[in-house]
Amino acid sequence: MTAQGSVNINCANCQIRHRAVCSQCDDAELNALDKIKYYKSYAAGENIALMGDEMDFLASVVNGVATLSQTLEDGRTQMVGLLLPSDFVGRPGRKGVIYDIQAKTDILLCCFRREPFEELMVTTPHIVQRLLQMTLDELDAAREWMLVLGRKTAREKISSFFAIMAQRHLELGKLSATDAIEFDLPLTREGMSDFLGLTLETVSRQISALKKDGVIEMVGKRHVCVPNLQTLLEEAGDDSDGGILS
Amino acid sequence: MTAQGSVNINCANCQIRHRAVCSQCDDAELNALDKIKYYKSYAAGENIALMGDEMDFLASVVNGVATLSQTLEDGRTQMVGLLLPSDFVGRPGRKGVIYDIQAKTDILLCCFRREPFEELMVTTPHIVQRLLQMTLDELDAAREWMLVLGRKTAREKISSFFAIMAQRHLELGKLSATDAIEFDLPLTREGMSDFLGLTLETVSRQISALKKDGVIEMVGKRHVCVPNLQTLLEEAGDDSDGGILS
DNA sequence: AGGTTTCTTTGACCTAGATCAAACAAAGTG
DNA sequence: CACTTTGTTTGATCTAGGTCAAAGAAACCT
Repeated sequence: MTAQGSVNINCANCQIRHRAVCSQCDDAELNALDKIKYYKSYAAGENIALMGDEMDFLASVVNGVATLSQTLEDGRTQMVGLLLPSDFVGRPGRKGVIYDIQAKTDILLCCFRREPFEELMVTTPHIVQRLLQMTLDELDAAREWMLVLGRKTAREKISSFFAIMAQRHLELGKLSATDAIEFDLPLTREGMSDFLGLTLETVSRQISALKKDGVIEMVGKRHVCVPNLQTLLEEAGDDSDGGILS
Repeated sequence: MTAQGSVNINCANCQIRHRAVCSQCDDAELNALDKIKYYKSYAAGENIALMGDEMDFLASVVNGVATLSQTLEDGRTQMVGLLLPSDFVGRPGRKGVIYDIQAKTDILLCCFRREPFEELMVTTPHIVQRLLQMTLDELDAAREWMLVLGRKTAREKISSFFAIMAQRHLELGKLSATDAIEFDLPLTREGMSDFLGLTLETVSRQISALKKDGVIEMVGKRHVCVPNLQTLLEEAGDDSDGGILS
């Protein structure tokens, strides 16, 4: 199941070099990281770790998508994190995993052995500083998400999710904010329902409704086209002329 | 309105000395912090900062309770942070405030002037390291909260909130996990509804129901007594014999 | 190509919690 | 002390989204 054996990437031309934990590191520091790193890949659907496991590495997502989720005894589950390229996996200072971590697409991780990484954190301020920034960003994202979960309607939730995806694509590249934006959904309907605190049926119905109203277009079940981001943002309730375009 | 003028507290006998940002600092570092700090207090109900403001200090909550919240154009609001003693206020590296920060009780902040504090962060690893730990803890708490918002029933939400309050009281002291636990609610019914993504009427009804079922007892409207924490945890759905007692 | 399995859509119905409304309780004010 | 103001409780009703059910539609076998 576990794909791949011997990947190796040179930090210099790594896609996430300038966004990941290592982004503030100089050559020497990068070298130190290089000594303790290895690559590991997982197939779509595979569990990277389950709640209660001990994880002996920390990692950066190089490419692909993974999720963090929590489950209640009776099976209700809530996704609490969406890990995209450059995001950090695992918590320094705590081996025990408290979420289920699952690959949603084939995914490649740049793993750091825990012990030496935690030692580097003490001696290399650039790493801790970057990690702090990233954690603060994640905290902001989690809080945005709390607003979605606690107060938005089903339609607004779906729109918010699409808006996040669309904006992530803007950041990573090319297009200007006025172009149509296209992307593939990294999650199934059920995955989106876990993300948004809905049922998969409601997700499906709301997508149909947004499609009917021309807010989005779908090519197949996974490919989304957003003809007008502003319209989508209004549907999401965020907007009030473009606050969170960062 | 703004209460208090000249508080001064010696770090040595500060109540939050061993939990706040400064908890890992040695005497010299504490001294450096002391030079850039001042105390500021706010009355219950007063806004510490509003979304869009610039905040020229960062702070620790010394005592009292404040909240972070977000509001949609049409007035729906969601609380996204509950700031209790020792919690950190403000984001290093970003002046602009993106939440409303409001004192819910009279509150005392130990404020650090932003510029010199951010300089200290570069030169004093103990501060960044502690801040990272605290931020990671907050992120975990936010994720726990996301599960509550996304997947729990009204009764479970209220129970979860009471459980958080009860456990916070256990940590801060005295009692063993088998004793009855008593505490005052720092929030009104409306505050709790903003916290939990409910209406205040539903909050009131569920509190009445938990009272009727003997899960909690109320003295007046604000004072809660939890005769059996285990029972409460079961109502909250968390439980599965005491996972999150940290 | 036929047969699974997995994902998605749509329909019919139901319920938890929202909304609307009114009465009550406590605290502060002049 | 009557009189606001602010918070709380409880009731009656409504509805967004959940639940249950069934039929498509892809992808994956062998």
